[in-house]
Amino acid sequence: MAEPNAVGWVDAPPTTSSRRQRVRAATEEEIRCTARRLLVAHGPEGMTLRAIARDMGMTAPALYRYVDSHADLLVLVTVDVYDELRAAMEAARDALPDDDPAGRLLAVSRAFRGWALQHPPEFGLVFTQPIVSLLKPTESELEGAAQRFGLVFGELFAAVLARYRSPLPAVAELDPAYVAQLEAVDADKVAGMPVGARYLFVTAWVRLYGCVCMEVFGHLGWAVQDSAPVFEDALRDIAARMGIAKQYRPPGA
Amino acid sequence: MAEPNAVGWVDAPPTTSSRRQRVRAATEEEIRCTARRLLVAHGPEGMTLRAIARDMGMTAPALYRYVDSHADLLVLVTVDVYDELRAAMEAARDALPDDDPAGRLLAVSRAFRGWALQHPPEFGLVFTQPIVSLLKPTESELEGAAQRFGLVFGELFAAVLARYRSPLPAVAELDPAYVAQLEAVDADKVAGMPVGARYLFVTAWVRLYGCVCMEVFGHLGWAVQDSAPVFEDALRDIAARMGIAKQYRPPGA
DNA sequence: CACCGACGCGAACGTCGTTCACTGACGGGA
DNA sequence: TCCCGTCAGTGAACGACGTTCGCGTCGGTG
Repeated sequence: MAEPNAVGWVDAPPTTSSRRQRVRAATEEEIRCTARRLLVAHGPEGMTLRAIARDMGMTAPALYRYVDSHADLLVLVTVDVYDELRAAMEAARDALPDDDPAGRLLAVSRAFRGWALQHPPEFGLVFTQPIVSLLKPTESELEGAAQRFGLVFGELFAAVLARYRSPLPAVAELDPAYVAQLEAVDADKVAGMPVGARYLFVTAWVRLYGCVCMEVFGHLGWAVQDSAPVFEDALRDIAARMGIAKQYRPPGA
Repeated sequence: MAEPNAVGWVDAPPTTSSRRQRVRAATEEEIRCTARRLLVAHGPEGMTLRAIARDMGMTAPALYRYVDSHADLLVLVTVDVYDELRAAMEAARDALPDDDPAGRLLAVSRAFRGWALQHPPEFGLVFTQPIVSLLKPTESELEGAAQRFGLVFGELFAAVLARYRSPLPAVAELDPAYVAQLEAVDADKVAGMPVGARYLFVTAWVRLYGCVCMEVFGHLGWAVQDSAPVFEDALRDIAARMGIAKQYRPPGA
């Protein structure tokens, strides 16, 4: 996003990008933003190529200069949503001091839940893809976005375990087949955690995800009307498993 | 499903239903079955009114004699899927003796997971509805199906807790707001369990659901290729929380 | 200046959900 | 027996969708 300088011009970008490339990039972004806006306004089925084009003062076929197909556009938007969710979580994290990883982990978890509850359509789009095993080139971008998102949790998780010297579960207690797979995970995907920590991380993430998923999709309505206590209970239990039960604080700081 | 008898006739049904009503009911069921088949064959977007009608040798507008709208049809199919899933779980339950509720609970849980992994489109249809808060009359039927489904778990859960006199969490330890809501749940929705048991039930169900959801949607691929150990670990932990850690048995019986 | 490639448009195809007027058959009452 | 009302089913149509194609029309390049 080049900002106009004092004279009102826009600084010339590095010569690597011509003017053509710049306006093209701008249009690409406008497409993604418009799609994103339609998603939040009218749900996933409102995100049609024709509606996006209409909103931009264009016609639908023109969008095919920028997007391979409608499915392709969904991937683009999914990546954007991933990044926005991650930004919200990072903001919650950075609002707390660096030397309080436990508090930060709680804040990030609550930010994840809060964002999901405030953006059900986007959450559904990102976390409920049926079988999108498309070999498309954009898929790697999606995986990248998912990994960046997961790392916000992962790094904090690792920081907490290290800071409080949390007792890790004995590897011998776990299913060897499970351990073998956890050992095979790329270290950069899991912030260099030892196997016991990776196990704790997967367990915790599954719990958070399951909890938020049920809340967003209204599958807890039969039991509770306000599902916040269910989430907080899961959070406290995760803290206990990480050996930082004392560091748990209720949402009100 | 009336079966032809030895003479080849079909026994006359109770006179309460006229011939017209019978063929209508048959058509209704054919519609649901065809929709169901298209769902498993071509995914949710293959479940088109026109495709269903085509498959039945009819035209799409004719379906409107039986269904209010396409959304209505989705609800009908969802109810069917709920019932089929429940049947699979009940079959797994009844394969074990009545006096082994712990074994039955494990079997039912695994049946739930197995069915979900074998039927991803149906699972997605049932457990991932965005905001279907339609006040339609069919909604009550959906809630009924969901409740019948949940009761398979709930009754077994209650049976296990009673059988093994499981220690329930102290109500004083829980968030009062949480407890109050759990107390307000209809007793028939929760098999008459005390509040501590209801809490355990919600916790366990959220874990199972989260685990299966992530497996079905492929959100565990970054960590493990075979996610069975993740599920079994959750199962074992649930058993431990129920005070029946000793009753846990790995899948191979 | 002339060229060429990128961009956007309009028209079109086939699909979808949905509505409408119409037809035909079936069944109960005279 | 006939007869009429109810209801299943049809074909045409509307608007919207994703997608393809051919045509103009610019802007940057030689």
